[in-house]
Amino acid sequence: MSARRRRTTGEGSDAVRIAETRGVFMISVAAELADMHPQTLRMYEVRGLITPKRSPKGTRLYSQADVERLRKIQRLTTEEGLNLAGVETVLELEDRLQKMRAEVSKLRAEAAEMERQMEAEVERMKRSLRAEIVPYGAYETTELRPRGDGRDQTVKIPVERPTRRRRS
Amino acid sequence: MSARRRRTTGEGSDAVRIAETRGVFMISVAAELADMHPQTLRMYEVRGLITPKRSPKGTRLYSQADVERLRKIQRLTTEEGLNLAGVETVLELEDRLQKMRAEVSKLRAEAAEMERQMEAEVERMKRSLRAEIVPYGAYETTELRPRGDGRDQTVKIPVERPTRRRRS
DNA sequence: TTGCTCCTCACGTCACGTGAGGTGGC
DNA sequence: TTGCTCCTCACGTCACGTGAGGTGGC
Repeated sequence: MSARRRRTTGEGSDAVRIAETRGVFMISVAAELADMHPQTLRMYEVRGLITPKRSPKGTRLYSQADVERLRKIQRLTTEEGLNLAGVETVLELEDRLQKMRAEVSKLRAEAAEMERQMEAEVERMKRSLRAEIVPYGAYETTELRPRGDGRDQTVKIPVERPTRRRRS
Repeated sequence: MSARRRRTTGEGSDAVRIAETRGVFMISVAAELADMHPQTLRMYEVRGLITPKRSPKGTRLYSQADVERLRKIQRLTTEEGLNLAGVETVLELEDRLQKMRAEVSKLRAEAAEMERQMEAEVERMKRSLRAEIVPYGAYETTELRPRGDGRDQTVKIPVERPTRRRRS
């Protein structure tokens, strides 16, 4: 939860990992990491494409996430030839696409869970029903106590060898 | 189904409606409808942004759908300032977004239908179970015929006043 | 002092739109 | 003949990247 320094182990790297959104790179470093001219980064900020943090003295501080965004912009402009208006639009659309993908995953998971619960419920009722209509004489006493109003009632009956199906 | 001429009534217009994808406009008309220079349309075709049909003589023929695409391109370039690479990317992304939206709708509909069926099934079983455990003496004879192996069996019992709920 | 930061201004390049110019068939 | 179509070539404009130039604080 904390935005402070933290280490992550595994993932094949021993490097100290920095919280994604913490401003850590001065403009020259960020520019080199993104393979851009520092002046270009300043321009992108004016255009509203990127908003690095600032040190108390006013020095720009770029986060890991900022650098990744810059690399994405770099790819869109250099490789795909978009202008900055296009970059803006595309980043926004990709954001929405990402949210839609999450939505689809969520819906699929919910549907699967609902199906599971439905099967469990039906199974539960089947067992309940089966217990009601065991053959005469299978058990010593099967006491059915009727209720006056004749509405829903559940009667528990001791079952010797309950039929078990799959995982419930 | 047919791609041939057809009329549609209603929708507040008496105009003859043309199948969306049929090539009907010469370049000067399409250009005017899209508020573009004819030469620009030729350029877009070279760039692969639009592919009008051709008459046997080689004259470009733009469909209603082509014109709408042109207007969309017009909006993206003039109003939003994208270049053509951006337009290409954005149109492709919007296509995917549209498909995702359809996917989400479909999943939601499926989930609703599943829930409906589940409720119906549970209801059906409840009724079945309720019929089994009617109080003694409610009906003249309730004959339970046991089966030898004691496994699943369904026993149908005449019910005088079946409880009917909603549409099944 | 060196090397960074901040900023503004200016220029080169490239994409894009469009006009010109010449051709051909209803 | 007029007005459209087809095409290619060329030029003006604008966006963008980047270099220069001057400032200030570790």
